[in-house]
Amino acid sequence: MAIMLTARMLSGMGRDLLKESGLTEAQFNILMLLQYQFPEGTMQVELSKRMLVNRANVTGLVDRLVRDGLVSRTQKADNRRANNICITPDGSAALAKAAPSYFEGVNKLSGGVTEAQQDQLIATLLSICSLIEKEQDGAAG
Amino acid sequence: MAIMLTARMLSGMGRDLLKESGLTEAQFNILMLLQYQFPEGTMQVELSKRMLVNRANVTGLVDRLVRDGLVSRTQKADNRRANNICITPDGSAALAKAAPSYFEGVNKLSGGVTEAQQDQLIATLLSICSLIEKEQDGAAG
DNA sequence: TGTTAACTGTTTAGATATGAACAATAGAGG
DNA sequence: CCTCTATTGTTCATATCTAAACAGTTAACA
Repeated sequence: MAIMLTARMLSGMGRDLLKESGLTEAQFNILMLLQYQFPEGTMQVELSKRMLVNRANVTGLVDRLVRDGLVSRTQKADNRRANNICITPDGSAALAKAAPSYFEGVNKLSGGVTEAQQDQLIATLLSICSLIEKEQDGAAG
Repeated sequence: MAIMLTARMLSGMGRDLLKESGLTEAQFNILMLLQYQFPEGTMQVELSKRMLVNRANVTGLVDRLVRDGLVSRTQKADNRRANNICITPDGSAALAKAAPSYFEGVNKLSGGVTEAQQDQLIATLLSICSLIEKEQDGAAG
């Protein structure tokens, strides 16, 4: 499927664009989420839903980010099951350093595709996503 | 990026569709390549190029497929560096067993998107791929 | 209240993936 | 022939990812 191959190429490009910063794509995505969607922090399970990855995976991702000092992990007071994951100043700094070249690269792509094409692309992809969701619900029920 | 998320959803769907067969997506892709593109076998490096993955990764993928008896690995007579990877009868059988339900699921998606949308989607994705290639060449040169 | 179900995170085992370094082989040009 | 370079596959360390099983916590509800 062309979507998978394109995604793989985009992933390779993302890796290149982030190489200098020392961040991986997954780390960059988590930091972006924490910086702009959850400035007060959020649960790991929320990150896993946003990134469409397994809960177990987020444990390891956060482990490494905590090790590198880019996020903090604290137990939530109102729910002793849950952790609150919050970006640290070091994490914000790393993100600020990595983001410009990343988005510069992404914008080069946007410039090569017309607005109409982009809109059409996103619409088609969203409809594919909803079809997948329906199929999964059908298989579950 | 919507492309990445859609690819992740497609990947999850592919896993579900292949779950019963015991094959992973990467294994399925290799078997498809060997069955239909390289019935006489091919080098590992060729597989890595087709799948857009690292050479080192193919070593492990082929290791596991050989372990499971689905492909054979023999040294090529005309190039002692290279291996010839060939699908086995067991591999063909595993593929024949996995493919119908896989493509049935994929076709359900195709049915939900018009032909025109599909053509437009693929055209846009291909143009994005060529843009990525250009950017990589630019960075390299 | 007590039981059952759902939720949250972790652990384990294993597959997939990269990049760097390495050995062996092949090819090109002198 | 000899040297330099490119190719091919492997190994190592590490990151990402899943599925399954588990423990602890919370919520629902009879």
